[in-house]
Amino acid sequence: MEYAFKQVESKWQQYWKQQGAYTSNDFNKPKFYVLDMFPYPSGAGLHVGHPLGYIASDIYARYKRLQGFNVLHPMGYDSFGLPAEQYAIQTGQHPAITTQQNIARYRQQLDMLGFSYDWQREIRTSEPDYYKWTQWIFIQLFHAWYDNTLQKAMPIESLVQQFETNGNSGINAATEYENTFTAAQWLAYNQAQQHEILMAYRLAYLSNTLVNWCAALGSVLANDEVKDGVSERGSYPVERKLMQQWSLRITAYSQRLLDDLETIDWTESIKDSQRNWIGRSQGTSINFNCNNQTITVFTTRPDTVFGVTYLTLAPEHPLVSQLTLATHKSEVDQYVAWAKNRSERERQADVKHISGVFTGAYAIHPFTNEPIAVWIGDYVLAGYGTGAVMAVPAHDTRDYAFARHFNLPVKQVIEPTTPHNFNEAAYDEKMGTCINSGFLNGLSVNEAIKVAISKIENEAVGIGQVNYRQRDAVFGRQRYWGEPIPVYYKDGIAHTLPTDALPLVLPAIDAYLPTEQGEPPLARAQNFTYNGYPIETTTMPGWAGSSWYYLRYMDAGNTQAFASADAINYWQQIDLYLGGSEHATGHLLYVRFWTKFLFDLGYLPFNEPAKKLINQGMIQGTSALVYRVVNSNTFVSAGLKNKYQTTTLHADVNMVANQVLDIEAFKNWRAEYATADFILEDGKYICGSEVEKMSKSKYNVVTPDDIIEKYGADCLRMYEMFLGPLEQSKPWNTNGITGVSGFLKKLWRLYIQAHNGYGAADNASLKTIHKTIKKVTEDMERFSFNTSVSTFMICVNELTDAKCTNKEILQWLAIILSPYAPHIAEEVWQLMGNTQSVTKAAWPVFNESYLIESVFEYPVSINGKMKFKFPLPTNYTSAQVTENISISPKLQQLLQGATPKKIIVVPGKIINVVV
RNA sequence: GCCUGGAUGGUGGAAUUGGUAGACACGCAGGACUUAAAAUCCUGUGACCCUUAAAGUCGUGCGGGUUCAAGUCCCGCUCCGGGUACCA
Repeated sequence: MEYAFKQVESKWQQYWKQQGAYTSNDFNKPKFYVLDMFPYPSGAGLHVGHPLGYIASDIYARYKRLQGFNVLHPMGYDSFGLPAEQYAIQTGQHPAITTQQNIARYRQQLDMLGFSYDWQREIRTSEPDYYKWTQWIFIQLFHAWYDNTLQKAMPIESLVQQFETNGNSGINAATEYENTFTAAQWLAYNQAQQHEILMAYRLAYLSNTLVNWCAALGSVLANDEVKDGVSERGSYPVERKLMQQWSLRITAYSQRLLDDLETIDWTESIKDSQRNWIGRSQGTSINFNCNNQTITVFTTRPDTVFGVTYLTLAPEHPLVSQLTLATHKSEVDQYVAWAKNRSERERQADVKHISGVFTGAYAIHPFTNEPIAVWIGDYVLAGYGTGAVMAVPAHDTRDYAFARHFNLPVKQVIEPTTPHNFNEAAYDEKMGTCINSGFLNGLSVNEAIKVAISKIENEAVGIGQVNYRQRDAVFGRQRYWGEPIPVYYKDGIAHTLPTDALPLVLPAIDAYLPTEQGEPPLARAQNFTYNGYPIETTTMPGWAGSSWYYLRYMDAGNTQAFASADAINYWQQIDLYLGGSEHATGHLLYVRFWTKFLFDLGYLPFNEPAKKLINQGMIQGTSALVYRVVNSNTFVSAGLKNKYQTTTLHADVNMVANQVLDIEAFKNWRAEYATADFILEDGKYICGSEVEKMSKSKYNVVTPDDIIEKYGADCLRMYEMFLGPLEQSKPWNTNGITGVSGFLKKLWRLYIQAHNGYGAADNASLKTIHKTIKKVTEDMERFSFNTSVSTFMICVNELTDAKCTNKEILQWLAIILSPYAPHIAEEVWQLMGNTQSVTKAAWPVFNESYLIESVFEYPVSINGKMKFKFPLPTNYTSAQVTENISISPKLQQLLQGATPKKIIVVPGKIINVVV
């Protein structure tokens, strides 16, 4: 009887659905939370690369269920986003409708794969029931400030109280507010002034900041949405623009986001990306007096303070206009105007080009009292540190390049540990001894840094401090298809909506474009007001909804809270989180930030979202190439193409198997190819291939639908795992799938054979199954799914050879196979007379006693080279092994009379004879 | 540039703690069954030397080293992928 995968797979998919086989509501069991990063439902549907992580997490979730855990394994949709809106602009169709259609398509594809999601917990970030709570969290952020002393977010009322009693002098907060005021002054401020001050402390705040403006998308973008000076989505140019924007004060959490990386089991590469993104650097500020103004610089190398030969300010630095001498004014103005108007892209593309201008002013060195020239240069960034640097060209590569370009002095203050030519490059190693450095002379770099900081602090010329590269996250988007920000404006002051007015539903508009005045699309909405006051018209960015979605799955239907305390206390953190590494500095930082914030407010008993994170590799496409002879309709096989002059064209990969083109399919593909001729090699047309990104235009997209149609879902699941280690990126290639398909057929025959009459267990089969259980269990624990597939193949090969018909053995095999190939496992499980689903079975425990061998075939090496095998009882001691091998005729023959210097025996492993 | 991950047969990959390199598959070659094909099954398959076999030699990107023993550890390189980039 042939294995009819189509019938069997749809039968069990229906069964699981009817039985609610994957609901996760048995709260008496221990919990386990396995989460996939949810997808953005694009119009293209899933290709074979998408399910890679989903299959792995599904296998693990099923494994944990069989081990007796109550497993939370949900799925949902990150359904706000740009593509649906761009489509809406073109067609006028509401993005909700296309989103709905795309979700239906995704769901159909996900169902085909036999995933064990608990669909009762499905969420969609664009549904008001969901984004109500995204808005609610925003409101909490608005009404909170960050206490640096407690290292914790606090309600804004506690800040107001302190202002009212003590002013702001004793407060150590994450804020850009720099002035101090007393309680009396605070009370004397009017409401608008108080609001303005508070805004500078809030964790969700409005401010005028330089943002990444993308004109083509009509919106601002966060730093992680800009790659190489262009937008990540669509690759449109991005420029810097000063705008009033909503931001989230993620920088308040920089240190905790950094420190807590030590507490989580994530890959080192993701942690490193986050560390670099946060970019902590410890250093000190130093004040330079300049015509009664103070220029404050930030440096991590105060040990080189005597090597300063000039200062450089960013073109946007506020003191530029005040410091510049009249004689230099026009030149400086010209430069500043030029630098400010350069787009981000120009700056990026032009990093090597050095530009700058002298202000004519001189500052006074705080220790030597020497005059120090003040320059302006666009290699100094306004947004980092103080926007000004002390240039030490001898020991900083950029300063060196600038000094060389403008012929400025280079003063060596560190004696290098290795020979160094200062005429060629800066010496920027943090190693060596201070020279020409006053009170620092003779100290090592590391000692000098400490001494310099304490001297700087004692003489009040600066203060030790820490800077982060990380910026606050811009939170407003000038777009329609996102969560409305629950804020209204009364007399120009921002107020949040009361939480009982949530959700603030996205209003209908007539066109999904900015208004004539350049306002965001929401400004088109009629009566978009709260009690008559206008509501904020920017919407939240794509990452808002995904920053807390893992919490909603715990209690998806809750109308009273984002999730109940009971649900949160039961489910706790994500135990295993699977997703792509491209989210390293975006989503994965934001979700950690929101988790810490909700923890600070007492809503969560944990401050990291996921204990363990695994990144699945990307699956690339393998394009199929055909070669058309120039000026003809003749195609030549890849091996012969060099004999002709050819044009390379893409053929649809779905017409190609093992590099061989299906010529009939190719002729039918396009009318122009219907009459094509082919020059074959060995009767076949062989295609060339190239690894590229999977995309429609390259005809290399392989959908799971096609594979499932041909081989079934179990086969696709196992084949994707069989391709190689989960974390590794690899090109998709259907070449090996027949191996997995053949395995499933062989497995099926094994069960059909046995069904004719079950028999007793033989020793060989017992050993096989226990060995398999052991290996598969170990592989599961280390997420090595590819090796498990091999193990199953070996198992089935061995059981087939042993003609095993033992029911118990075959049942064990069905159970351990069921996470990988759930449909066929259910079918054979039922065939063996089980009435309950295999998903309710228990993961078997292997019995070591079946694996014990009485004899071991020792590999015998001479000088480390394996020569022959020699069987000996496993219970022999090293001495007994040595004795037996010494007298073995085979060894004698190989040694040809020589006496071994030494015989090394590792019992149960190897014998090595040293001559 | 910096940070990361990687490089093993014709191909995907295995070797978990330093202990038989190439498991398991694909492909290829030969064979069985068949009028034929598909499906299925069997045999062989790292390279070199050789008519074959046996034996031997070489072999995990390159060059060194440690060790009785190195794909695995150490030092120095090359190439490929991912991230990041005037961050003072």
